[in-house]
Amino acid sequence: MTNKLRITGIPEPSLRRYPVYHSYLKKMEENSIEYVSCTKIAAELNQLPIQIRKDLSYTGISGKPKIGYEVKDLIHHLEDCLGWNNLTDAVLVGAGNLGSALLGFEGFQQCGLNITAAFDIAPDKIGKTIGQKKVLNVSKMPDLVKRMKIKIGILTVAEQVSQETADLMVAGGIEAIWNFSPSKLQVPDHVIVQHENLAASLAILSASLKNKGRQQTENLVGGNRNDSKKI
Amino acid sequence: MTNKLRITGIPEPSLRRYPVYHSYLKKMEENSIEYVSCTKIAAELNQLPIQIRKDLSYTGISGKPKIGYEVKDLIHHLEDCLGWNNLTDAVLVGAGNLGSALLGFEGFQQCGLNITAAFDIAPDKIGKTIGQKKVLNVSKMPDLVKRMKIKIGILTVAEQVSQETADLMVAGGIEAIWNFSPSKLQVPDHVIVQHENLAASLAILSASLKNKGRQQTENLVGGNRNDSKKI
DNA sequence: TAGATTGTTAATCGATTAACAATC
DNA sequence: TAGATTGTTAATCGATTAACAATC
Repeated sequence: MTNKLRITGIPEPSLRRYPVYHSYLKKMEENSIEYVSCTKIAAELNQLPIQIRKDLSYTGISGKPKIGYEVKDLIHHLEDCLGWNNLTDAVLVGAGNLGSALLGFEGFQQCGLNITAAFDIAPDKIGKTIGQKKVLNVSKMPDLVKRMKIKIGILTVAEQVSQETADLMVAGGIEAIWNFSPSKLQVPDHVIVQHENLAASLAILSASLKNKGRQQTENLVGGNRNDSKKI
Repeated sequence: MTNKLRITGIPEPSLRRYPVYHSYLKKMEENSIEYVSCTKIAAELNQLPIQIRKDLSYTGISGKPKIGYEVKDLIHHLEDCLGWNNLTDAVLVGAGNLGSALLGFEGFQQCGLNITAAFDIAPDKIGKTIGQKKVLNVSKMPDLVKRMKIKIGILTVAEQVSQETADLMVAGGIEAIWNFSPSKLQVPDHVIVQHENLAASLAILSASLKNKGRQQTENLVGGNRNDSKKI
């Protein structure tokens, strides 16, 4: 088994495709399918087999010529690379509409993410239960984070308070912030920020619409190289 | 003025960065700043000047050596490429938490997007007003879309009904669907689908956290080439 | 065995970055 | 004028795709 690439790191574009493979393989697993080939996956997801094979090779998996990969094994390898093999606890701050949507989204379980608690500052939200999670006063967040050694913070507060909320998260020892606010955050170097950027997505959509013609844009999967990315 | 690149198309990575430039320039405009150089923008956004210059060159803008670009002119050129210079009408289907969050988000105005109406199937939502938009019965959507020649549909329904909702949109003549549901949509070739993929984002976050070390991941801006993209 | 598929090395392609002349 | 900045062409880098030997 070659896992030299596990050491050097996996290209970001490949990593972004992993969840699609993962969800497809999970469905196969449910249907008790034991083996799958790159050819099969590629046909199903409208990709080139070689890209699937390359992507999967980064996980260090080894398959059987003529047969393919063991579905369970492949899932395990993908989850290993993604850090999805164990549930990681997270907190969410900002129980507004967006926060509530995320709290209610059950798909996160599949992605190894477990939102343990939600926080807000508004008295009318504190005490409520959203998506089976209690909403607590945000003032209790840093302490709880510290006590439970929670590493991931999901930021769904209003733009005006996003920086101070991030500061609170950092104070509690949060190591990675999933930022759904439109603002750029200032955080120490050791804190990872993943910025969810709707405007960038909309840019692609509206530019494509304006130059309507050729292809269907697709963030992730879908789109061979032939579907040019120039818009 | 060279606009050969306006014809051939703009690379997707550049387009994704345009909204960040746009919002920064809008702030400058508010502060009555007339000119700006790539050096200045780069310093502010933590990018390389050459990348800014390259990106901006695709818009066909022409600047003045030693002075830079006229802010208003640059905004106009960016908006032109993005199709943000006029408000484009859109409808939103699915007035749940996520839909409500989007209905309430005022930033879309800056991005040339005007959500004219929202739709849902739940009786308790129909008739409500969310973010100053009336929620109507989804059965009225195709007709309204057709009558108002609306091109953009925002899909925020539950996974189970995403395909049928997309079908309704297509039936009404929608040309581009911004898909916030987790499912891949089957649509005719002439319909653009922009799939918002949270799992892909989470993949980067969790993989980075797992291999914690070097860099701060950032979807868009932030991150010179030196901050390796391998995770 | 024949043939499909893996695994790996090489070729291609496009985005990023560098270099530098032109310009005000 | 001197120097900062644009505009453009070239170099680099990394992801995607192709080619092909190994294998079951």
